Amino acid sequence: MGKFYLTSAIPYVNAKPHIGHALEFIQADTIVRFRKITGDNVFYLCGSDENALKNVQAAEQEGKPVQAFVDENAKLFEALAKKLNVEFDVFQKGSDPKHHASSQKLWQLCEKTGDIYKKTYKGLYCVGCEAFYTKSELNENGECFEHPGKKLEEVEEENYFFKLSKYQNDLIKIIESNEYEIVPEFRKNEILSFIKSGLQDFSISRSNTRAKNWGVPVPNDPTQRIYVWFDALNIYQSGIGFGSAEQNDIESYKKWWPADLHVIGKGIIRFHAIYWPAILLSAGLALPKKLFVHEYFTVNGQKMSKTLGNVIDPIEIVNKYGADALRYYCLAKISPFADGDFSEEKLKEAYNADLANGLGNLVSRVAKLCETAKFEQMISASKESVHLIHAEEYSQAFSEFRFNDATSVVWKKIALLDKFINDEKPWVLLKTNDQRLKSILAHCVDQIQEIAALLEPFLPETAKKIEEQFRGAKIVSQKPLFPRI
RNA sequence: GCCAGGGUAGCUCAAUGGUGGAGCACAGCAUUCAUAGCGCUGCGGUUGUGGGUUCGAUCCCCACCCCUGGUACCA
Repeated sequence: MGKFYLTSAIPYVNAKPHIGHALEFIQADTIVRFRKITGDNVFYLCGSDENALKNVQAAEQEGKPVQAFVDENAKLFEALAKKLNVEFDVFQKGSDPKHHASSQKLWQLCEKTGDIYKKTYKGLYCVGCEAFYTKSELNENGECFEHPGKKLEEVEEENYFFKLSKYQNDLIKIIESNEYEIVPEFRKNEILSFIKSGLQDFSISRSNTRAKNWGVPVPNDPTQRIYVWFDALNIYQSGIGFGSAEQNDIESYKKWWPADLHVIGKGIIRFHAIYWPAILLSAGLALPKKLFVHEYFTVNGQKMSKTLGNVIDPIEIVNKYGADALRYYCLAKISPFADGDFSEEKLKEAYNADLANGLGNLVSRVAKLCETAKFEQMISASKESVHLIHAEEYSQAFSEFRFNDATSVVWKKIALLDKFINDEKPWVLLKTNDQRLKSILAHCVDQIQEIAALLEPFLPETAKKIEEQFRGAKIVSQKPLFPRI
């Protein structure tokens, strides 16, 4: 069992988190918990992308200083994670001076290789997207699709460019051979065909004026700021000490890098699958091992958008149904490799059917049976560590990010135990004082404990409650875990 | 336009060249330890449309329609 360094995507903090962010946190966290159970030494990093121009604009709109604004919003993301029982080992902020220094170091390494050069760039620039567009990418009014009504600016300036084209063949080799593995397969193929169509160098700096003096300064050029993606990706490194001269940072970086897994949404795959490994190759640093790309949530079959007004606030959902209810929905009720639909109706359905009637009810009935029978269990040590090893199907599903399949293994066990109880009728044996009662209850308790252990990566709060309820020699019934709604 | 994937029961998804499966929802039966629950049974589909190959296609081929993603700096 080795070290396992996992990251989830660093969100823009120009707005509060929505349910898509919750999905990613939950997926990442369930992997973290699973790896821990298998004995890995796990480190989980998240952070906030604070150097984007979008943040400056959003702060201006609210009339707040940029730093105060990003600090405030970053806290909302941390609060969401906490609410979902997702624990980061580090939350690395992009505005942190330590991160700035680290990103400058990365820049200098690429520069030393000769992969950074100056070039005049002219193009149509959308301030909203903070991106250049070609005419073919714009709508009939010459505006970008994200920000209709917003005129694009003709911008010409001298920027620094990164020699991405140089790494085309290396990238193909690395991705095809799975040295850097992209999951799922169709995303890998998509990226490969994109690379094979020919890579162009991309701009990695902005003028100070355009960047509004926000972001990481380019080393030795006070007129330019580093383009946000170049530094944002480096949060994965700066958060574990890259570029610092302090001894504990040096050790930390050595210990954790490279990342074993980046968890991201499909919208930012190119940066992670192409730019990032190219930058690392240029800098002479180790490559991450794997990239897991999840899809998005739709809401009642529609895309989530501010204009539609159907953005779901995960905090509200958790307040109403509990963290484990949302975790369950995100993990069990959608495919990790396709857009999933969210609606409160569907959440309620899953809650009642699987959590209340399934898991919760089973725990209640076994607890009550034990209580009434005055059953006392033999306490044996280190029971739960044995359980996972026998759950081949479960582990296999986990290692392939098929969280829904992994949960269904557990729910099959639940159904099996329900049927077992129906068949054995312990409540009848209770009245006749039958000798078999004890062994039947022992089996039930053992199964409940196993279910709780398997549930830990998905529903940590619930797993803990069950584990505590069934830990002692005597078992008593308690309040329902998931009251029906 | 081009490339990739998909269109199967009300919903979410399996499956196979040979009389279409599961879970949820819904209904009935049985039961009472449990959160009106668990279990059992049932309801439910000319497998996107039109052709073709075949003794036989949902699965193979062709055309068309629809959906999703990609097509360079965008969660």
